[in-house]
Amino acid sequence: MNKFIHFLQTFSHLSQEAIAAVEQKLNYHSLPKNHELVSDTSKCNSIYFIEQGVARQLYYKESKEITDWFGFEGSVIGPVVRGYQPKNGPYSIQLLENTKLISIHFDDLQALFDRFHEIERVGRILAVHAIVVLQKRLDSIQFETAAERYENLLKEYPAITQRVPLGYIASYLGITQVTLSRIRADH
Amino acid sequence: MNKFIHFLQTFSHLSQEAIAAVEQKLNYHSLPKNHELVSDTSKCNSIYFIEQGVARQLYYKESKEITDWFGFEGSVIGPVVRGYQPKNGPYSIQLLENTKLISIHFDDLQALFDRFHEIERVGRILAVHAIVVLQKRLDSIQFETAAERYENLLKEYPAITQRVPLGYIASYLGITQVTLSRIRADH
DNA sequence: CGCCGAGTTGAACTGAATCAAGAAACGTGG
DNA sequence: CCACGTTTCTTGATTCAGTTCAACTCGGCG
Repeated sequence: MNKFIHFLQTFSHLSQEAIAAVEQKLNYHSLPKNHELVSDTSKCNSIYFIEQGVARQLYYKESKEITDWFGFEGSVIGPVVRGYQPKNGPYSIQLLENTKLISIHFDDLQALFDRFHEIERVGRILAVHAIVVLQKRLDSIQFETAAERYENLLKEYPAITQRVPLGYIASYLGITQVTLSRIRADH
Repeated sequence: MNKFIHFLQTFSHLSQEAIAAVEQKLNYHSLPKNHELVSDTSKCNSIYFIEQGVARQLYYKESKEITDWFGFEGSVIGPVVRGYQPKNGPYSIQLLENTKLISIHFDDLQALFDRFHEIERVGRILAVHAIVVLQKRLDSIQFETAAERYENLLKEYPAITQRVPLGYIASYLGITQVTLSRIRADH
């Protein structure tokens, strides 16, 4: 069974007809470590579901690299948010391991929203989930110390340190590499 | 013309039929300054559109009051986000002026989503807009100094200092009242 | 072998919090 | 309409988490 379809179904039930329509529009990719999935906002017009591997979304702020998001297996990555904010510089999505992805083009998604009320519903519920995730991240940046944020990240993704370089994790947590290194030293 | 319906239409077109169905479910309120609109998450099951006035959403974190959001005329306020996070303590919505509101109950909204694909669509687009707003706020907390955040808030709502006490603004910006006072002193 | 990126460690600095005490504004009752 | 108490705002001194700059270590790879 297609894992992406299964992922969508966890948000709201889909009919066989809707599932078949989605499946027709999916694209499958198997790409090597360090592949640059997207190199610029203007060119990115798909969302990606990660079947296997890790991807990292990043952008540049005053010529410094900011890691915005990690995508692990079973989650979605793509310019859902920053795509709407053109003032931000170009960003990209990099693969940190050999990765299997399933993508769907925005135009196809829009057409599916038009055709199927039930798919529009999944889209709405997904957006609300994203709101909750973002709100949690906002709270964590606003109220938790750097050490607490790191602890919580480890709770959620215990293997992250084996899969993602320290500097990327630090940037995701909104701190410098140096600070994260010190946090780890105080085991 | 109902301002709330007009607000919804800015996100996606609605048929006369859908508009009529929404209008049937709206409730109108005219409430005084300092009224406690909602006093606990568990009891709040509506979203509120502000026709006139200012409302403020807040919750308690370690017995300190956190101002989460301001609702000015033309915008929506309600437990859209924190309602999904029961671990947060009770929160409430207070009116900072005499305020005219239009509310709709979650159950009614859900029923409208079921009946009208086009309303579900407005719901999805609204959720995506909320994502963009939250992402901007996250960026501002993560990268801007307290002074920059205050500057930007003033740009967006020049009259806010006349309508909202300093302490609430500070809490919304994620800083203390003391710090905001100092920022203002350095004109 | 020597270089290079990733991570660690030290010293100095800074933005904002905290604690604490005043000053100004506000509202409620006499 | 004034007097008093309470809330709101300002200002000063101190502390702290995290940044910056810089030097150094370690492992891998051409």
